[in-house]
Amino acid sequence: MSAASTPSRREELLRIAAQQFAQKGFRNTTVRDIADAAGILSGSLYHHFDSKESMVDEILQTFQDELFGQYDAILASGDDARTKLERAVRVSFEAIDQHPHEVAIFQNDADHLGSFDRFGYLADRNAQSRQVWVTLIEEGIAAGALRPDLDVTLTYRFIRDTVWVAVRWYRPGGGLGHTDVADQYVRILLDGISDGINNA
Amino acid sequence: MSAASTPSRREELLRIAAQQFAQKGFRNTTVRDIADAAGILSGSLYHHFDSKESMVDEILQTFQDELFGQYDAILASGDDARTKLERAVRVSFEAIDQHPHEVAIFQNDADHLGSFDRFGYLADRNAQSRQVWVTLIEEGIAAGALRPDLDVTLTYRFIRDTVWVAVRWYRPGGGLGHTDVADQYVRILLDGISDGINNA
DNA sequence: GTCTATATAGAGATAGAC
DNA sequence: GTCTATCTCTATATAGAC
Repeated sequence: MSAASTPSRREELLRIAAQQFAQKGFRNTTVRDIADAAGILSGSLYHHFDSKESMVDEILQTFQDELFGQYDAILASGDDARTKLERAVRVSFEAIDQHPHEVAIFQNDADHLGSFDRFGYLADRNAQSRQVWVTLIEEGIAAGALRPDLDVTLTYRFIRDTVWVAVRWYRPGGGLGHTDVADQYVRILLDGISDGINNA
Repeated sequence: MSAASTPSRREELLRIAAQQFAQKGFRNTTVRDIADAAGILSGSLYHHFDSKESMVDEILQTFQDELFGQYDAILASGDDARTKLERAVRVSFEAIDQHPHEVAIFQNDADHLGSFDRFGYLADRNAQSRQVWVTLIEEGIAAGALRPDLDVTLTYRFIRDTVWVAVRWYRPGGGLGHTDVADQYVRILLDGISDGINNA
């Protein structure tokens, strides 16, 4: 949105497109689907955007700029290692809550879109995300907050996947808030589901 | 395969189709893609199958019959609750190792395919899967093996998602075997990544 | 079992009127 | 800013020859 004011027609159309892309996938969403949902005809969309690709491009870039700004702030903060990791998990669940369509598009279509030159930045963001999590995990181990025997790469994948895949079932405004889900996920991630002490 | 013997032409074509579907998604895979990969022309595929849908249908049903047979065997076993849960996780990683294409298709296309009458069994299998995991978790809590304060539904989603989403990065025959991945995932799932005792 | 040829439908995108 | 009309390409699927 243009700084929290009334959304422009362009922003409104992007919002509608994002919903369609998230629901049916990028390739599986037709320009006519988007136009129908917006109450106009398909040709009219081309007054606002060059192509279907331009729409998803703008959707993803806007979202990722915001998300990675938050990760950077966490990395740059003076919090202890465990707090940083928790904050990163919480920020991610908040993103799922506030931008579920964008997260879903990234989860479902990034691989496919990434094969085009225009979307080369998706691979960059992917590498950047890996760097963020790996840094947090390594800081955690160094600080004695995380188990020293952890396989860092595997743990990174575990965290990344468990967090983002929640977009498949989490529904904003449902019974469970994103902070509740984050609480429980952080607890399982850090302490496990086992009862008693099993950290041999 | 027809019992472990030489695969028939039909089975060979299904294998090729599964790979294409897994790589590009069902809708995004053309019958020409499949025919090209098989070294024949698109029209020739229709000698073996009615439609693209019939291909994915046969792929998914064959896979799920096998997988759920294994879950049923675990549920019916006399193992203790924790062992059953571990076995279910391990069987799932083994499925990712041995049938990565089938798992990927189910992960990526089940939602979309499930909206057609013909694929109504996908929703049934989904409900059955939920039943398997929820049963194992509840048995684990009742037996004192799992924390009594767990949110069963959330824990079910957590386990289901973390296990199956690994199909996105796990590569059979790579450096890490499926049993290694399962070992580490079971450890994180049960005991967490935190160092020391935090099970307050 | 595969190929040639083609019917039919749906997709993204464009030009110009309103 | 939207509509009318349409171009072009690509997709699934079919019929009949080899």
